[in-house]
This record gives sequence, C-alpha cells and structure tokens, in this order.
Amino acid sequence: MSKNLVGNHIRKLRFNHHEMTQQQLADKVGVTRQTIVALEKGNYSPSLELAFRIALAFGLPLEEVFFYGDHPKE
Amino acid sequence: MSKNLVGNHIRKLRFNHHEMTQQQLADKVGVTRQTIVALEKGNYSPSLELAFRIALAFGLPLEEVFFYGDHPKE
DNA sequence: TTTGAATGTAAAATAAACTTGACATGATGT
DNA sequence: ACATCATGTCAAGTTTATTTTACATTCAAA
Repeated sequence: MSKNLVGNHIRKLRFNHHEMTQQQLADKVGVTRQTIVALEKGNYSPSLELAFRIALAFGLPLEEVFFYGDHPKE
Repeated sequence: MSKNLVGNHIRKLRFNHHEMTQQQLADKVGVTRQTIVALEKGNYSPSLELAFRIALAFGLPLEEVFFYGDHPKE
C-alpha cells in the first residue's frame, strides 16, 4: 500500500548518459546494489541525503533525477 | 555520530516569506510538529518525499529549501 | 494573574529505508 | 559445456525517520 509518489530516472540515466552498472552506481554513492534495484523499481523513495548523492553521481541537479508525482520533469 | 550532511532553510522560510507556524507547516505537509522541529534542528534529513512536499508548501524548488553539504545555495 | 499560542525537549513505539547474504536467470564469451 | 557479469528477487536484520505522548518555557493577550 501507500503508493510511492516519488519517481526517478535512474535507470535511464545509468544507461544513456553514463554506461554505469547498478553495482558501480551503488559503490559510487555508497549503498548496496539492492538499494539501487529497489529505487529503480520504485519500491520506495530514498532518503534526501541519498537522493543528493545520486544526483551528484550523475552530475545533475536533484530534480532532474527525481520528481514528485507522475511528472517526469518534461 | 554520523553527521547529517543535508541542511535546510525551513525556519528562515517559515518566518520570512510565509509567516507560518511549525504546526501549520506540519499540517500542510502531513507530518507532526515534532518532525518539523527535528528538521529545523538538523537532527536528521527527511525522506525525499517529505522534502518535496515541504518545498511545495513554500512554492519553491527543492534545492532552494534543502542543500547538500555546507553550501546554502547562495 | 491566568490563559492560550508557539516553541523546545525527550522517551518509547512504529514505519520506512537500507544492509546482508543467498540463490536464480539470461546474455556473452571461451 | 563452463564461467562470468549484470540483473532480479526474497527474507531477516539493523538503522534512521516519523509518531505519539507528555511536560516545560516564553510571550502576548484578556
């Protein structure tokens, strides 16, 4: 229950821009691969701190990686 | 231990722009007052979802309310 | 001087994020 | 055929966010 209202572009970014594996991203931001899997699947939304680190890993502002609602920022 | 690396401008925003009480903000974003207190004190960083809701309550982009590191965005 | 708002603080409980470890699958290459 | 790498999944455990309850303080208003 209790829908997750936060979405993200992690998977897309990982492939398109950065050719990164789940494990590599996980290492880069300091979590386990399972966490990345869960986030890509939309199981839950990360802590704000982790969100910042992931955005940083992609060199993007947080709001270009994560969005609120079903509003993929364009 | 384990420093919190995420900072915010909640208190400032609450006073300056919006004349909002802790309770009002809490209600508006759907948490308890204690949560707001803890965030203002920097006890921990919120979930990404809550961060989005708070930013929304102020009508600001997330990164103008929360910042990573000791970098109050300008 | 009492009453009521706004805030600070703090402990115990629940929920959500995150870890650890393990096993399964499909693809790729040898 | 075997090995490896990237991914998916699942259960149990730890840590962190959030709630609930409760009490103390300051200040302004009646």
